[in-house]
Amino acid sequence: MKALVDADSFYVSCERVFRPSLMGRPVVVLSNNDGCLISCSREAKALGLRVGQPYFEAAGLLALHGGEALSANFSLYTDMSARLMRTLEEEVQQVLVYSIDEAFLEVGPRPPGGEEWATWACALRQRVRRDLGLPVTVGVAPSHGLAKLACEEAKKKRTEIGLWTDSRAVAEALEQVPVEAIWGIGPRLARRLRSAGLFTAAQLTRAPDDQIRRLTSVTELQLVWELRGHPALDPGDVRIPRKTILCSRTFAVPTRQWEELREAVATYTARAAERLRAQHSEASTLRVAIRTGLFRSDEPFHAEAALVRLPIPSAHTPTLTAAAVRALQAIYRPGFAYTRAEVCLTDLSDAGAHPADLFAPEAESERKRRARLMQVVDHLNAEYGRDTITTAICGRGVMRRFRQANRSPRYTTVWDELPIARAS
DNA sequence: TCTGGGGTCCTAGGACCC
DNA sequence: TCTGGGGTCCTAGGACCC
Repeated sequence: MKALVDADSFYVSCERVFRPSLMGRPVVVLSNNDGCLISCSREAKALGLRVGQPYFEAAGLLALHGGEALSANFSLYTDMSARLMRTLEEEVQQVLVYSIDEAFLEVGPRPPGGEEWATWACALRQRVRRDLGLPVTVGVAPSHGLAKLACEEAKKKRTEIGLWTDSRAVAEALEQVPVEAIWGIGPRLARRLRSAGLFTAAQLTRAPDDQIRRLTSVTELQLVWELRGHPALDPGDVRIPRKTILCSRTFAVPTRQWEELREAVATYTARAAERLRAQHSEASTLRVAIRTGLFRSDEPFHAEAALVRLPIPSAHTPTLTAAAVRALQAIYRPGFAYTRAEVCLTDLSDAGAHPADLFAPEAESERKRRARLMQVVDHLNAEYGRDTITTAICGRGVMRRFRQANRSPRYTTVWDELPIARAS
């Protein structure tokens, strides 16, 4: 059996842990630059607000109903997520972290401890609530896809626990699930399936494999097997290194300046390289993309990307930065108001997997020297805070600032911002 | 008149998720 | 005026090879 533990309105719930006065009110968390809604409390959803919606559309309604909009505080959310996952790992042997707010638990055919599934799931919820103050929903089923559906049904019905452990009950439940509600079926695929006469998850499980394959790809066919109760998406138990590492930002203020754009690209390259080294990889290809705003009809539009191949895979920030700046030079056009830049590292391989350059014997010691340098830089930045050491080309951080009108303290990761409890 | 039949690799773009 | 930032996988089509 698989259990999915999914936090309810995760970012909003993290904020509520430290500010209980946010309970019971419409609360939303905003993306960087306070642009879009990225998390909505149940009360906010009841007002019709949706994740992805631009904030300026939602602000009025929210204020009218005594709600609150908070700027994103990712230091807090990633730390709370790590705590949640550690708690789950204490409960079961195998935990697959699927995203910042959900994880699959491998739980065997019977509930641990010889209890009923309901008892076990309830105790798990209570432990997370007690230890972390976070509300979670638990879905249990024979496959990941079904556990996800069970969890979503439970959220919709507010039962907090969804048990799809009995095959007859599962078959019945699937009759009520429209195809677009299935995990992995988006609006496009749903339309295609409906026009072929497939409207519910149950119909999908009864359709022949070759019909599904004709209509969609192998991914969706595997999904249908999952719905039939045969685990097909088995993602394994190891943490798989990423295949691409991307860092992109929308600027707080659009820029036309080469120097500012270069500063942004260098900064994102450094950030991506840091993550590259954290997973012990090197990159062979680097892509830089820039574009102007998507929603301005009074400004000319320009969007372009350039790919650079490195002669030798690297995780050395100065090397990657030089390549990124070269790429930027090829696509930058003066006069456009750029709002966003992106740096993407691909063709990743294990660090040191490539043999040293036979024709340059000094290269090996140089490679080691650079690796040590990066180690020291990463260590200092981890110890004393991000950007303690940067390359000079990253500037003094004009391009690092966000518009954040209402960010909460980083309660769990910065000494100066710890919450203080007073005995009354 | 009549012009093969396999492969591989790479990239862009589509679709999806949180 | 005001619209995140990450990821994954798959497919089609082009370039190239013999």
